Amino acid sequence: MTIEQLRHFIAVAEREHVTRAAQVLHVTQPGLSRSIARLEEELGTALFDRIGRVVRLTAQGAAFLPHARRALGELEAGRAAIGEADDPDHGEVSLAFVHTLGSWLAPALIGAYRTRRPDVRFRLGQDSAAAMAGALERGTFDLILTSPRPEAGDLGWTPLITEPLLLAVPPDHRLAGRRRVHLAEVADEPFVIQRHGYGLRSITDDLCRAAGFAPRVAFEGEEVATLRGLVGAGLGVALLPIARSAGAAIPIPVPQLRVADRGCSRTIGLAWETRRHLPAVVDAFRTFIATEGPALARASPEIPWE
Amino acid sequence: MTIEQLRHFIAVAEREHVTRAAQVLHVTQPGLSRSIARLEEELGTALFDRIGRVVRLTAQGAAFLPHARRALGELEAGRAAIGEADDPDHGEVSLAFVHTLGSWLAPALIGAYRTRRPDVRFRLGQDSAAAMAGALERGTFDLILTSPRPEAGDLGWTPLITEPLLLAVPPDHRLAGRRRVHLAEVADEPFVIQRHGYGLRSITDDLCRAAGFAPRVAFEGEEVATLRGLVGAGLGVALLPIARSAGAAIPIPVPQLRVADRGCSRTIGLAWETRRHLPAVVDAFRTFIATEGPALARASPEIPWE
DNA sequence: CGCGCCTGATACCTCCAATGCATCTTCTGA
DNA sequence: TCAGAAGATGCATTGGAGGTATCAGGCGCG
Repeated sequence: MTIEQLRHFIAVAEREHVTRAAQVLHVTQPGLSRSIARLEEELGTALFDRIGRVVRLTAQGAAFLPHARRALGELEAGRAAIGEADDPDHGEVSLAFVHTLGSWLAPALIGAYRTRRPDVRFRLGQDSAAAMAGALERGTFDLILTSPRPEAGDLGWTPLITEPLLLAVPPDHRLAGRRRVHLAEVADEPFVIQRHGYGLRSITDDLCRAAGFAPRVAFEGEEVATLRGLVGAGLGVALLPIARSAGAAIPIPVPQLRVADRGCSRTIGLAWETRRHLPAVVDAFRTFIATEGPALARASPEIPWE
Repeated sequence: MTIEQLRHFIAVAEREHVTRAAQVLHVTQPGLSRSIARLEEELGTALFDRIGRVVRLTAQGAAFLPHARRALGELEAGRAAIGEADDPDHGEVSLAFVHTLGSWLAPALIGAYRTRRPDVRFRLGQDSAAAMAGALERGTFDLILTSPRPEAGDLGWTPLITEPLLLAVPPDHRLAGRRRVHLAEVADEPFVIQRHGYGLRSITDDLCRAAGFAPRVAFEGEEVATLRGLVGAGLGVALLPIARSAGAAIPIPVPQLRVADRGCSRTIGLAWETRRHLPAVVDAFRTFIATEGPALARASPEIPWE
């Protein structure tokens, strides 16, 4: 497969016409026909249906087209990135974060940074904590916001904020009026919990083990807002961070109690691959987060529930 | 530039060693050296620093590397997509939606679909309504959830739900107790509103014009939750959809009043590019949304405010 | 109904550029 | 200071991409 072949394929697909595409590409029609034929042979499938004199994408061709476009787009973006490699004011920062941080921390950090360097673009991604480290390793993302600190090797780490995990209980729960609880007091209760691979899951498992029990799982979910809603609906209890929102304070009807057990908190931080050279844009953002991040994180609004 | 060159570049960058990379690639060391040199010449920059006998990425090389990886990744994904082109149970659906739908509609639709076809992957994107049509045209996304219906040509459209737009007012506002209001009653009030290019912005502008005034803008934002928070903080009034959440009902303290004016609503729908062949995965999802979507959208929980 | 044109495919040929082999140069460590 | 390791360079070879000429098939028009 050649990059030229990809260009050829895209041009023909866009026009559904070999001769006209050949004119635009400044190649001859037979050459273009051959080029397409070679690509089809390599991919092992017809990319175009030749029905009479019309040329139309097959299902396979249609499936391949967007990927071909994106591949060329990446190369174009790569060229652009080279030009901006040592300019901290332009270019793209790719930042991934765990789902729980999407609504408050990431917007707060990015928003604050944009006032300084408004031309920096961001490519964002969201996934589970387990997926984060892999994303760094594969080079899909430059930086990740995650919790707890990944154990994979050669990762740099800047802690941003340590926030308590509170025990969310249904409003009519026997403990709902309490100020502080011990985890052992809910050892027999059903838990609403994140799936394996998510940060809060491993933390919850560890804390419960330290308290002398394994949590009985009533429901496994992904989003914290969902889990909190399920607790509110009476399905069980959960260890969840304080409710926050990028916008404004919104009271929620799910009581969240302080937990007396030691270490009932999570530390959120920024991680990056130390073996990699970070482009100037990324490094400038990383430095900003390391210095200003903790203050910004603390300033993010918490949602009271009473 | 050749795809082989990209592979060569990545292999050398990963190992910081030409000879070992050459062994892995099954080419000779001189050939690989030349290949890298050609790539550097084409890109007009050194990708590696040759300090003594060690080979290390330059800032430019480091900036180019992730793009090269992603380009190859796209080609790999393209090959996979061809294999899955007529299998509705595997492959990837790329779906973008306007910010206002990220928290409830998109998760509801995807969640419902996953119970049917659990192996279908989703690539998601969020942006403004104005950016949506462009994303379809450029082929970046297969499907978009947006409102109002885009005017760009050759788009297919399935309306999913028409929801009223309510007038959000601060809790201590003179109209806060009212059941119904006319827009003209707030003609002189400051508005909190989305930026230009967002769906609610154009709808609000149009409705106010129909009511005989142009809204005085106190604040321009993006996220509806933010706007609602600002209204709650007393900065102005806003035309906003009913508060919803994927999780559970959370009462909010911002009164939202029914508006008597005709057409004070927005229709959310699914759009796609009709000129494109949609792969079987995408088409199956589209069909599902067209048939089941309206019911799922109506079932999405609304958040009461009182 | 058949002729001619439009469009894409095929045959053949040429030429360039990518790769391999042999060799040179340079840096490092003993 | 010398030997070995590692990357660069010169030269020859070859494979494949693309050009020219031509063929084949479908559709419109007389």
